[in-house]
Amino acid sequence: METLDTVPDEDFLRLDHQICFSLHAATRAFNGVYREALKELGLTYPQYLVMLVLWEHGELPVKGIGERLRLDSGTLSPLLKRLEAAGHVERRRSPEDERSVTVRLTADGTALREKALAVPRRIAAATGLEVAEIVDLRERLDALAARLDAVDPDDLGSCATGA
Amino acid sequence: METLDTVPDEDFLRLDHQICFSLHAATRAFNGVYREALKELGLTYPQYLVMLVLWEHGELPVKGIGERLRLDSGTLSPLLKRLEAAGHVERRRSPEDERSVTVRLTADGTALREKALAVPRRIAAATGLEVAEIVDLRERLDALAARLDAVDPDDLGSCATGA
DNA sequence: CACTATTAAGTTGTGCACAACTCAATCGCG
DNA sequence: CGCGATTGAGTTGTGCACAACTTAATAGTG
Repeated sequence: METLDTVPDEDFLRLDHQICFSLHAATRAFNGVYREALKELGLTYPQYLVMLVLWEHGELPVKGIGERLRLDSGTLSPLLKRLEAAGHVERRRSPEDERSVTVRLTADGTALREKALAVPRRIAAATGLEVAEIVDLRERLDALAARLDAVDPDDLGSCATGA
Repeated sequence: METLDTVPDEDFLRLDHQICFSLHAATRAFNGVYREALKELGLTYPQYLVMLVLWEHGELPVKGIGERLRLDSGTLSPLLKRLEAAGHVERRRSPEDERSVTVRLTADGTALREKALAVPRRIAAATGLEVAEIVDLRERLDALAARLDAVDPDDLGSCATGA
């Protein structure tokens, strides 16, 4: 089997070009298709991800949403404000812990779920993949992300110097 | 085999949640690792992608870069200005066609390639994947992106209404 | 109890993605 | 040739991602 060590630096840079680009392109292609499909719902793709989490849990603190989507408050705060302005969610300080803000679906936000049900099936159909393939791809991506998340930053700092 | 039609809407929304999130998370995990590795080069991940293209072609019009990375001038113009300010590239109007701007590597930008050679190998090692797996994943992502890019927007517009 | 450390959310600043637009250069057709 | 259509860059505005920071509330320790 061809291992990493047998590939020269030059080819590696080309390979890197390709995998970087592929992941980047696939994400943006997904984004583009979702953008179109979600237009009628008045949601962006990240807003849709937040709504998916809320449809599953009904009510969550900002922190809980952030943990599930790996987004920090710097991203979520303005996004949630926009969802609130659109009437999809309510935000209120938790009585038990005044630091925490609970995000809850409004009737409007709950109703939006019905409209959203048709979206993923169309998208999946557009990919031309079977359920098993989708699940497989998902598992590979999750494994990849887990590996990358576990990387010690100190192991990469010296990349640039080739040390 | 389980086909798309046998999965109820409810499960589909959950499945969607997962594949959306997985792709999103994998991209951001990749971004995070690259951000760290590229810090010493003074490049962001998208800037690195542009440099990869330039290292391969030496000199390209803005349009050529955009075609290869599927980015428009709205994204590239400011990004290229920053690369120019950093001294990595030069931009000049093409003499043959005054509309076109040619982007060319400076000596500094060319030299940066040597430093960059070590980066992808480290990243690949961090993923824990063999070359064959990387290539396979890349092919799947490319196929997925191609499928999604080919989707007719009109086929998605009616998603929301379930028509 | 007082005081420090930690935690949750929000703010600010930078950079990317993309839609919609402007402007100038070029093309192409009558 | 003249003139409308197209093309290539660039600008503007919105939204997301993330680092660094602020603020207020809570937890933990002596």
